[in-house]
Amino acid sequence: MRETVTAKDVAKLAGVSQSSVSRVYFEGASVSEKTKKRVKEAAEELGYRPNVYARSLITNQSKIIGLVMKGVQNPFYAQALKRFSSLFKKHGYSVLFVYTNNDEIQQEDVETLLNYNVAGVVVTDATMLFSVGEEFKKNNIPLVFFNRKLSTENFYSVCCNNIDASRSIAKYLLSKGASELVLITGKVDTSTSIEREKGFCEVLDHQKVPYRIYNSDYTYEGGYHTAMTVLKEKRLPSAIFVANDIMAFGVIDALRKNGVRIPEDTKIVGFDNIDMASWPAYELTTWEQPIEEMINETVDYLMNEIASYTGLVRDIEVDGKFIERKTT
Amino acid sequence: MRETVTAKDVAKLAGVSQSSVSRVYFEGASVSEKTKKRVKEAAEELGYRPNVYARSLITNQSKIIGLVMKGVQNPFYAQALKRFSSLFKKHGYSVLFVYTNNDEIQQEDVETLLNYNVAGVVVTDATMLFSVGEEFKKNNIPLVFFNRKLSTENFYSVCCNNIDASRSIAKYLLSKGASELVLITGKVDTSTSIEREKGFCEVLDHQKVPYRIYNSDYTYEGGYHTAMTVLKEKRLPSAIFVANDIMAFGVIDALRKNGVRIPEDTKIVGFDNIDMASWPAYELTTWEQPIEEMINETVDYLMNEIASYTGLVRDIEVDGKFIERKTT
DNA sequence: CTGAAAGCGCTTACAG
DNA sequence: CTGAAAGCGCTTACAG
Repeated sequence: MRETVTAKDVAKLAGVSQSSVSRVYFEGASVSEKTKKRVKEAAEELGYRPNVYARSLITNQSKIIGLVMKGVQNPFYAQALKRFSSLFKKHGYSVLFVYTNNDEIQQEDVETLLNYNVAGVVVTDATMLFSVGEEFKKNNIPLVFFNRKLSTENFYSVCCNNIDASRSIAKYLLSKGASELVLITGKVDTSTSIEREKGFCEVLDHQKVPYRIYNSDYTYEGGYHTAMTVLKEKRLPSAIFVANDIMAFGVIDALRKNGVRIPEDTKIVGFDNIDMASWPAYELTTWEQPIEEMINETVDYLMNEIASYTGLVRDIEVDGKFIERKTT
Repeated sequence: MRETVTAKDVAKLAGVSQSSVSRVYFEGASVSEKTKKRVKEAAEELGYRPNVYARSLITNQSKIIGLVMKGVQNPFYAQALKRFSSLFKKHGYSVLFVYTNNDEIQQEDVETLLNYNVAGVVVTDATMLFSVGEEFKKNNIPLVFFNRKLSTENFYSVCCNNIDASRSIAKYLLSKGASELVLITGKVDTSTSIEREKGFCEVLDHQKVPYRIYNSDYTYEGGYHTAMTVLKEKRLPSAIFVANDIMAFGVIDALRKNGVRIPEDTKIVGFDNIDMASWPAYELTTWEQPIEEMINETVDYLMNEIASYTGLVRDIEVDGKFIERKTT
C-alpha cells in the first residue's frame, strides 16, 4: 500500500497543531521560525509530502500548465518543448503534455485541460474552435498561441514578425538577381504560412517580378514532393522561398537528386533556423525565429495572468534575423 | 471567478442524492439506467465536470503517467513522445512531461512525480539513483526504463536487442569485405552504447579483425567532431559503425566535407532508423529499432501493473531489423 | 439500486 | 503566531 504520512502525523510528532504544519508548507502563511524548524524536522523524519490533490481541491488552483503540441517531429517544436519545460519548472509549474493529432484541438483534450484545472495553457501549432477558447476564458484560464495566431483577434499570441521577415527575404533574393521565383507554402490555413506568403508576394508584386506559388504542408516529405512538381515544369525558378526549414531540406534533397546545383542553378531560403540548418549537408540560408524571446514572452504573459487575471489579448510579434549560408 | 458546478448541484436538479450523481461518474458503481439518464441530463444542463482533485484525494490514485525525457531533440525520442502520448490517451491517462537536463533524474523531478502520485512512470533516456527507484517501489508505482537498462537488475526495462543487432552489423560489414573498422560509441555510460559496443566487438575479436573505438555522445555534433578526429589519423577505416543515426549524419557530413566518398572510400552504418535515415541526403544503412513494439510492451506492462501491482522486474528485448541503404 | 453520513488531507476564517 | 473547527467535492461503507 502506498504509505501516506499526513500533516496530522507530522503535527503529532512536532507537538504542534495540524494547522501549523499546513502553514509551514503554504507560501505566505505566518509561522514562527521555531515551529517551522520543529515541523520541518518532524516532516523529514516521517517523509512527509503535502498532498497536492487536497491542496488543489481547496485552493481551486493547480501548478500545472497545459502544453498542446502537434508537430513534435519538427525540431523547432522539440526545441520549444524543451525550453518551455525548463522554464515552467523554474517557475514551479509542471507540464501536462497534450499531443493532438489533429489541426484542431479536440474536445477530449480540452476536457483534460479543464479537468486538471490547469493554471494556463500554451498551444503551439494547432487551432481551436472559438467556443473552446471561450471555455478557458470563462474559467479565467490564460491561454496563449505560440507561433500561431487566430484570425479572430480574441486571444493572446506570440509569433515572429513573419510579414517583415518574408519581405526581407524577397528583397534579399531580388538583390541577388533572382528574376523568377517560387514560393512553397506551409499548411495553407496556418497563420504563419499565410503571413509569410503575404510579405513575400507583396514585395514581388510591387516590383512586378513574376512568381509561382505551390502549396505544401510544412513537412520534409511535403517539401520533397512539391519540389518534384516544380521540377516537372519547364523553367527552373532562379530562387525558391520555402516556408520552413524542414520542408526546405526536402526541397534541396529533391533538387540535388535531379542534378540541380544549389545555389548555382537555383537559390533556396528557408525559415526557422533550426539546428539542422547549419549542418554541412544543407548550410541553409534562412530566417532565424527568435525562439528564446518568443518563449520568454509567452511564459511571462502566462505568469502575470496567473498572478492576476486580466484577460489581456494581444498579438505579440518578435523580430528575428536573416542568416545567410550557402544555399543562396 | 471560475464557475464551479458540483455533484450537489446536479443532484438537486436531477432530484437524486449526491451519492447517486457520484455513482454515475464512477466506473463500476451501480446505478439504474433511469437515474443515470436523469443525472446526465442535469449535468449537461449545468455543465458539470467531476473534480479530479477531490476524486484523487479519496481514491489515492491518479490518471497521470509521468514521462521522463531528456533527448527530445533526437527524432527517435520525439517519435516516442508522440506515440506514448497517443497511446496513454487511448487508455485514459494524461501525461505529465518531465524534462530532465541531466543524465540522472533529479530529486526535484522525483518529488513532482511523487506529489502527483502518478499511476506509473516511463523513463526514456536518463538514469536514476537506486534509492530513487526504491521510492517508487515503496509507493507501488510501476516504472519502466525505455531504451535504457540499469545495471542493477531491479527494474523493468524495454529495449531493442542491442547485442544481437550489433553482432549482425559486424557480420554484415565483414561480409562486405571490411578489413579495418571503427566504432563510434554513444554516451559511454549508457546501456545502449555499452551493448552495441559489446556485440560489435565480440564478432570482430572472434574473427581477429582489427578495429578502433572512439567514444562520442549520441549527438550530431559529437558524430561530426569524432569523425574529424578519425580523419586526422592516417588510415581511413573501411567501415564505421556509428551507435545511432543522428550521430551517423554528423559523421557522414564531416567525411563528405573532407572529400571522403561513401560508401566507396568507407562504409557507414547507423542505428535507430529514424525517418531522416531514408532522406536522400543520407540514405543511411542502419538497424531499425522496433519502436512501435517497444512502446506497446512498455504501455502494456504499465497498464497491467496499474490494474494490479506485482512489482515484476524483467529486461525485455525486442528484435529489430537491418535496413540496407546506400551508405554501405 | 439508493440515500445519509463519514472521511480523504488539506486551507482558512475565527478567536485568542 | 497558534489552535480548533468548518469545509473543499468527492468516494464509499452502511442500511434499507
